[in-house]
Parts: sequence; structure tokens; C-alpha cells
Amino acid sequence: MHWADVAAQALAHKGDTHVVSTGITPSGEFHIGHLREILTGDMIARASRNAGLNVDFVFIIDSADPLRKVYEFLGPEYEQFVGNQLGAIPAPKEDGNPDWERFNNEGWTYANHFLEPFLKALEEIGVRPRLIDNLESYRSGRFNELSKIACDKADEIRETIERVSGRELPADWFPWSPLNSRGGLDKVRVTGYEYPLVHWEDEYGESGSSDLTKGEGKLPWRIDWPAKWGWVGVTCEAFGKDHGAAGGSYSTGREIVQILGHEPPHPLVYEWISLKGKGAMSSSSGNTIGPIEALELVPPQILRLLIAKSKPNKAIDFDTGMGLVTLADEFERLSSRNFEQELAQDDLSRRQKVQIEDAAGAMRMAAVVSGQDIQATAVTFRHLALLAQTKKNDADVWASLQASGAITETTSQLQDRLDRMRHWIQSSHFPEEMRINILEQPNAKMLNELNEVERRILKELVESLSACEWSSDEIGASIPQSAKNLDESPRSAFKVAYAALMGVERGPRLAPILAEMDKEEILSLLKACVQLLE
RNA sequence: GGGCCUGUAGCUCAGUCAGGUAGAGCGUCGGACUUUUAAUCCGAUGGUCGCGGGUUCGAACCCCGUCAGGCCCGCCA
Repeated sequence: MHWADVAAQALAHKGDTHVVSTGITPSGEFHIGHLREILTGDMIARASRNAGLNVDFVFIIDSADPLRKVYEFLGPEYEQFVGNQLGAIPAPKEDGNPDWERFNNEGWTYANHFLEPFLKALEEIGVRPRLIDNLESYRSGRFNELSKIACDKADEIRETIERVSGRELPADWFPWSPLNSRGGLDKVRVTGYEYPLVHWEDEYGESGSSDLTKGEGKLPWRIDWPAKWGWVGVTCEAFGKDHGAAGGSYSTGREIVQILGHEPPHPLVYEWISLKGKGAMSSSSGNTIGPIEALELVPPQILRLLIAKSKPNKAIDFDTGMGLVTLADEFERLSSRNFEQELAQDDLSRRQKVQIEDAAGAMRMAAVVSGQDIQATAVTFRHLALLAQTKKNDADVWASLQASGAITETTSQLQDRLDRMRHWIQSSHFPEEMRINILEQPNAKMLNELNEVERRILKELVESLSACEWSSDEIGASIPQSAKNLDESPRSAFKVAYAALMGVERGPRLAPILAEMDKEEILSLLKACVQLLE
């Protein structure tokens, strides 16, 4: 059974109506690590609906969280906002400094700025959660009731956090962080509590009272989270392994939520996604791939497959080079399989059966529209990469595919894929080994390995290519002909051609590539090869 | 120091919950295709299941220990 179906089954045991929740702090650019958070939730929700459950899938935007520091991508003017809530401060402009104009005129905030492109990507990926703005929820009083309980039972909550996390809280700790005189959540101390007011004193010498029914502050994270579970009615949440450790925020949260009078949600811990060879994803170090950027390279189904095929507790090493080719080709293979037919065989071992079911489940989760079958395109990424590099315009790509019988007509799906492929080829992520490289200078090492017969074929090749008309068909006929002229296998002519032109043993179909190149350049390269051997 | 997760074929992983002859894909190698889609098809290759104990008729799986990597236990997702 696919992991999402396993989670759905666990939920089904508890009831038939569920709220699956996800949450992210919009503190900077979103990356595909964040995608795992939201896709894990999406897949659980989808699997649960497939299992006949009634599911509300929500994405809580943690806009009430404070700006922690002036990140590298921010200008120095942000110093004044450190500690202030992300949904209450201006977005950065191009130069990194605050865009006061949009903030004042449209209320365009820091949180909006980073959230918007992510939401766009989500739409393309087929994720449509109900959005909940956390700051707005505080301001509109959604947290009232639970904030009151938290403050009333401050001692009990303190005891829980200290016992479960094993750390000691400061003497003036209080389960409500009031906003200070400058709108920040730090540099402030709670001095008293009389519902609904929390009295405070800040390091700027000011003091005041925070009305917890009006969102003049927020619950600290370890209480904020369970309080959300409470008022939203969350029954299932997937979260990163940082929260999942013993003593982490889930283990305190599951107790605190009960103090608040609710039940903890079914947890699912997921691992991080790192970038191949570059370590963990991190927005601040620039070591990041955004969902938007990833979508420029591969279609959304493949991005979904990346998450779907790995169990949540497995770390994913995202590779935008050859790994992406392998992933994409795997996607093609999977989409052309008929899982029902495979499962109908009766001599399957338990192991084989599990494997087929998991593959089928992963593909169900990879579909952008739930329930929609994924059509095989019959064109592998490798092949398309080849065509995209050798054919300048799209029409020629389609003509080639039709000629080879791979496709009968061009679909929007294929066009879409070709567009992304061209993007990928132009990007720095495209792997060198996939790039078609015609040599500029002869590769002596490869040439020296040619035997006598092959060297004669090389000369013959120069002759026949000089004589031929410079078209794909003619070149395609001339290469094997040069070997046939010497009563040798056509295969050996290709070996010679690859060695001379690309310095490799095997390669992509040569004729269309050569046809796109200058005849004289190719001939002079071949002649140089002949010379080198003499 | 305490805890959680991970460790299985060259690579990515499944299989661990319900113990029953070590699996898949990729890669590699070989063959086929008398003009090659780095294609396709066929075949082969490949593992002291991190290590050491224990329980059991039987352990990758359960128990104890141990090593390695990651993470958490700092009002930070």
C-alpha cells in the first residue's frame, strides 16, 4: 500500500471527517523543501478522499511569526522590523529595502510577497488548499478562546513544556507574546495578566497592555501550533523531522492541545530535501531551488512523483542534472504500465505485489488532477533532450517523432514538455553528459584506438560525406555506406564517426545533428582526424 | 547527556508494523536489430541486509548492545 493510503487508513479508523493541515512561515523564498510539506499533506488528503473520507485540506500561512533577522536578501532598512510579524511589515523591493508604497496603498506585506509565487506554483501542481492566514486569524479573534485557556493555565503549560522538552523556562515566561511599543514580539516582558489583557514592559522603556482577543500579540510557537489544531479542528498533520523529535514541538503540542480541550492530530514526520552535492536546502545561503524554477524544468507530475515515490521518512537528494533525467524516464516507464493487469497475475509473490501497488499508488498521487489517468507520451526525456538540441524549431521535432512512429499527433502535453525541455537545456542544471558536443579538435586518444579497418573506414567516410548532399537523410545513408563500401558492418562506421566527431564510443543519432551543422566544418574535422593518424 | 530517524546489489530504494528460500528499477556486461531514438528487445551479472550478541525450528524483520550519518531537546518552520 502506498504511504498516503496507509495514512488514510489510519484516519479512517478514527472517523470519516477530517482536516488535514499544513503550515509554512513565509520568511523568505519558498523552495522545494516546502513543497514536500504541502504535497505530503495534499497526498494524504487525496488518499483519504479516495478512501471515501470527507476531508478539508488547509494550508496555514504563518504570517504572525516574526522576522528573525535581516536576511542576506534584505536591505539594511529591515533592521527596524526584526521581531515584527511577517504579515504586518512591508515587502522588499528589488533593492531589498521595504516597499512602503505598496504596503500603504494595497496592504502588500512581506508575507504576501513570498507567498504569491508559491501559490501560483501550487496551482500548477494541482494543490488547492483552503488558505488560512494566521495573523488574520489572531486579529479576527479565532484564537480568543484557546488563548484564554492557555493564559489561565499558564502553570500547567509551563510544566508540560519543561517536563517534555527537558528545558527550563525563564521565570517571567508567559504563554502569550505581546507586541511591544514598536510592534515587535521580542525585547518585551510580561508583567501581569487580567483577561483579556496581558500587561507588558519593553526594553524601550515603554509599557502597555495587549488584548489577546484582538491579536495584539500571539501565542509562542509551542502553544500556537496546538491552538491552531484546536480551533481549526486539525485531525492530521505532516511536519518536518525537526518538529518530530522527542521533546520537540509535536511532543509538547500533543499534550498542550489536550490542556486546551482538544485531541492531537495524527502525525506524520517527513525528512528534508537536499540538493544533490550541495547539502540541505537553505534560502539564506542561496542553496535553493524554488518550485517555480523546478517547474520550468519538469512538468508538475514529475515533481509530484518525486515526493510521492519516496516514503516521507526518507531523505530526498534532489538532483537537477542526471537525476532528473532518470526521474523523468522513470515517470515515462511508470505511466506506460498497466498496473491492474499486472496485479491480476496470480503467481505474484507478496513482495512483487507490494511493489506494483506502491508504484500504482505513486502514480495516482503524481497526477495533477486527482483521479485523472496519466497518459504515457511514448517520448523519453532523453530522446526529447536530443531532439530539442538538434532541431531548432518545434515543428521539426514533431516531424521527427511522427516519422519514427513514436507519436501520431502533437498534444499540448508534448508541447508543454518540449517548452520545459528547452528551458532546461539553456539552464545551468542541464547535465553536461546530455549535451551534444561536436569536437573542435580531433581526439587523439580515441582515434589511436581505431584498428586498421576502422582507419580505412574513416577515409572512406570523408569521401562519402564530401560527396553527399547535406541533408539528414543523405548523411544518414552515407555513414553506413562508407563501411559497406569496404564490406564492413555498418555498425563500425558509426563507431568511427563517433570517435572522430565526438570522441566517444556511442552517441545519439548522428545524421540530424550533422545536418544542423556546417558541412565544411565537419569535413575539416574529419580530415584533421585522418591526418592525425598518418 | 537524553531522544527520534536512517543504514539492504555499483546507485536509488522496496521488503521490517503481522518472522517463513534476499527483491525492483537504474547501472554494468553480453546478444539481437544487415542506416543508431545514448532507442528498443532478450539474456546475464550483482548483497557478510552497518557490526556483535540473544530469542526462535526459522531473523533483514523481534530483543539487547554497538558503530556511522542526520535531526531535535536554544521563546525558530
